[in-house]
Amino acid sequence: MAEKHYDPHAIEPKWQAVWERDRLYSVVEDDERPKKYVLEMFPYPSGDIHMGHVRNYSIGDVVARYYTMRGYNVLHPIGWDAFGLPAENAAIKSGTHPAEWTYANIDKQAASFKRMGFSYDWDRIVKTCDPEYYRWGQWIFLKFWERGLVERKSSPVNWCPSCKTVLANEQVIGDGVCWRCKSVVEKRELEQWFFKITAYAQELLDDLQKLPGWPERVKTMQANWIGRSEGAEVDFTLCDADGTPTDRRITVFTTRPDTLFGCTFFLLAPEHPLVDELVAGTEFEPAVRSVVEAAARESAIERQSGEARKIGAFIGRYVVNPVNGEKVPVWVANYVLMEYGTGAVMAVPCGDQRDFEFARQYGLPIPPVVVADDDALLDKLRGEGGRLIDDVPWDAAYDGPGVMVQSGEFTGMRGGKGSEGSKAVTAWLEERGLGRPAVNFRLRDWLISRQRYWGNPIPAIHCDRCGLVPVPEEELPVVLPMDVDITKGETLADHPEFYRVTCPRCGGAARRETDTMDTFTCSSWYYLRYCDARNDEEIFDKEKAAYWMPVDQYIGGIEHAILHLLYSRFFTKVFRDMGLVGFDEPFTNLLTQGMVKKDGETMSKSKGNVVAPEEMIARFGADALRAYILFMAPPDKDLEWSQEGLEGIYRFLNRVWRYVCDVYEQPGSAASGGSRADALERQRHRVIGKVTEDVERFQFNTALAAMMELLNAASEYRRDVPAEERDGEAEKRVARTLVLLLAPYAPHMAEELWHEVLGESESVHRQPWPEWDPELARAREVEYAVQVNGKVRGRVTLPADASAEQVEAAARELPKVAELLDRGEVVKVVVVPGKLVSFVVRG
RNA sequence: GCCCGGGUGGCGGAACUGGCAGACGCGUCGGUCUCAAAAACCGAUGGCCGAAAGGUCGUGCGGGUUCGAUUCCCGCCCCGGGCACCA
Repeated sequence: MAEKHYDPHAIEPKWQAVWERDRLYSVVEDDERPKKYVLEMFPYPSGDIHMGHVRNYSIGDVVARYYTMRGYNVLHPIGWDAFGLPAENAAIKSGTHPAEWTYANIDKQAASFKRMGFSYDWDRIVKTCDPEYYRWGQWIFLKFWERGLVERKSSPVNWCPSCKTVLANEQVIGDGVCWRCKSVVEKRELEQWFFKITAYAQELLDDLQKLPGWPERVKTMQANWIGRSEGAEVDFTLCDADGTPTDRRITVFTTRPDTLFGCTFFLLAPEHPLVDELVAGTEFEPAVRSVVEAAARESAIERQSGEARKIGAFIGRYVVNPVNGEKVPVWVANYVLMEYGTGAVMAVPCGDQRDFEFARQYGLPIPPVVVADDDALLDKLRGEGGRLIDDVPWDAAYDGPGVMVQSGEFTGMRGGKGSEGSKAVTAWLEERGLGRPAVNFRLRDWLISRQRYWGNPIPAIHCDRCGLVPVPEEELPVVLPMDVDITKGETLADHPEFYRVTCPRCGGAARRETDTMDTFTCSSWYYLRYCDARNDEEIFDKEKAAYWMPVDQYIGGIEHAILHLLYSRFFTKVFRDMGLVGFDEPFTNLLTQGMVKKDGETMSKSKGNVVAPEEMIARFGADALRAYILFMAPPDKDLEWSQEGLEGIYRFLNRVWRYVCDVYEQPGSAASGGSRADALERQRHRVIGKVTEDVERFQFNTALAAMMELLNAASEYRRDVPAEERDGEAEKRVARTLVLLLAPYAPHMAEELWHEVLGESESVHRQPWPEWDPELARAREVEYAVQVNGKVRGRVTLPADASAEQVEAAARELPKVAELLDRGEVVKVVVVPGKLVSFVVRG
């Protein structure tokens, strides 16, 4: 018989050892049972675990344990996203090698996860810094290369001066700062490696519709990030210095071809190569130069703040507007982005706020071409195809739908985004070879090279004769050398033993690529590796992946709404096209958990408000900590840490413990227990139903509340009814139910009670989920609220199957109600079955 | 500026599909036990008026629909997040 006293510090290590010895959570493919793949985003081995980890992995653990009890074959793996900059920073600070620091932290975190009692299949562990793992990342790189998805190109890239490396666009967040260190990033023109994620832009957007199990807000963020725009490309003819049209064309992208007649100037980005070419040696050069230089000096913040002053200069050339043959001046302007579209823009000041401001600033004409239906200008311009008016009495551009005016043969048509007029103008241009329908995306290619040491080496070789040469597949992995002294600021580029190679193609002297891959490449496919983690023949066995994938439930932080989740979707689609997997999307359902806060702020060392999970385990045990973090709030909301709340849950676990022990030591003795025992049994069924429903919609807080209610009711029954009148079997059913329902939340305590008090021999975590009968759960009697003119004036208790007439009659008999009804005329009676009666009285 | 979330007691949070607002927990107050304290147990606990019965107000603010609104509609305010010169 168990100790009467609940002692988490004795039972938790005991069961952790048993589970590990029995490999309780190790799984293999099994066609007899339906599978569930429950996955939490794997951690970065930063050191001690924090409350965010506790929350993330507790949620996943409850889900995994629940589905196991429901009879599913559940895959629930863990691993470490182990490459990355903090290891290098730690190395510089303390002199330990990044590898040493990383592996020590992994061991530390793994020990903490075991102390938390998480049900991981430890046989499938993955560490991305192991050559056995990263070699497949290199293999992926080669396969992407074969498929034309790898590109090395020069472009303006984001440079983090603090991390001393380039960053992908997704990794520049907020006001132009680095996602990791929050430093302001700089723009640099560099030659870098890219993955061509834009080749999948349309599909990444379309397939969001295949994800009903994802939060709307994540899908919206991704859709905005991809940023699809529909419109047209329009070719403008460049004139020579004398104003004579040449045969050179400059193409622009526009979403508003219907406004082409309102184009009164033409803009080039400061970085546009034509600027230099066209202006060199002319009288316009000094003014243009100063604009270009001013633009280059603008920081990311200034440029993105929207308040940056618009500046520009005429470059002395003209282009011909294809739709009306008009010559319009070409300007350089700082608000035109080289990275979007073609780096050239047709300016329509009446319809675009930026162009409007620019025109006003430099005194350029603003002829209206699309006017709102209620605009006074319409009276004057309706049906006017020519240019009657050259300015507008507006103080802002109008970009809404309206009537086309001063637009030649298109005058009178509906204008606006995607309008009839837009389509007509595009068709007209296409017939004459001057334009065509086009789609543009905001999404850019994924810059994957990093100028850092602690990462996966890019398997490529630079040969003076052969150019860029992939490392042959059979030479993988390109092993990251361990003898790089990071404390001296060394990288692979300082390591001749690493980069001096012979070219695999011509055998001549060549130089190995010394950049490493973005760590997000490591985390874009780890969920597939879990399906077959120990395979050293191939990336994973297709059959095994086909069995487990896709991930049925993915759980992680909202901060990856774009980054990791977009990259993983991209990898999955490429893998599908390679024939490795047979599905489009890796994560069927996604749960984004909220942050754990203290005093309204995120916990951080610098704020000194960190609550260490290990300390809480030491005081109250892992079970209490797990249950508490789930009880505090629904998982997707931020939660506020409070020590007192944890003590409350600890008390609850103690009460469960005592109740179960008491019931099994001294059960009631009556053969059948009468109405109170019936009511208790009814509640037991109801609570099982409630807890089941709540786990499935991730309302762990209300599931625990329901268990508390059951315990409260059972305790009152025990307190109020003497032993000889109590139904001992009913009490034992409640105790057993509580143990089973609590097993996913407090796995150690449940296991201890299951074995030592209930006397069972098989693990509680292998038991079927308790069954319930909705029929038995239904109440026999219902209390009706009786309202008169919307206010509750009395209550009646009636059998659950009472008819509306019976309910109304009973309500009318209440003295207070009768009195109120007598005061006037009853004009309406509403009976809501099982809930209330409402009388409407006039008079 | 645009797009998403969210505003409910002293606190964390409940409330199915429009049906008794505040489940459950914390805290607080009172009590039992104790020489005392802790623990445990019992009871009270949205505001205001009232000795009580009861009344009345109350889910960010202002309107509306309805017998009935935390829930639906319109207009605002505040907080959090995302995007932001994307043509």
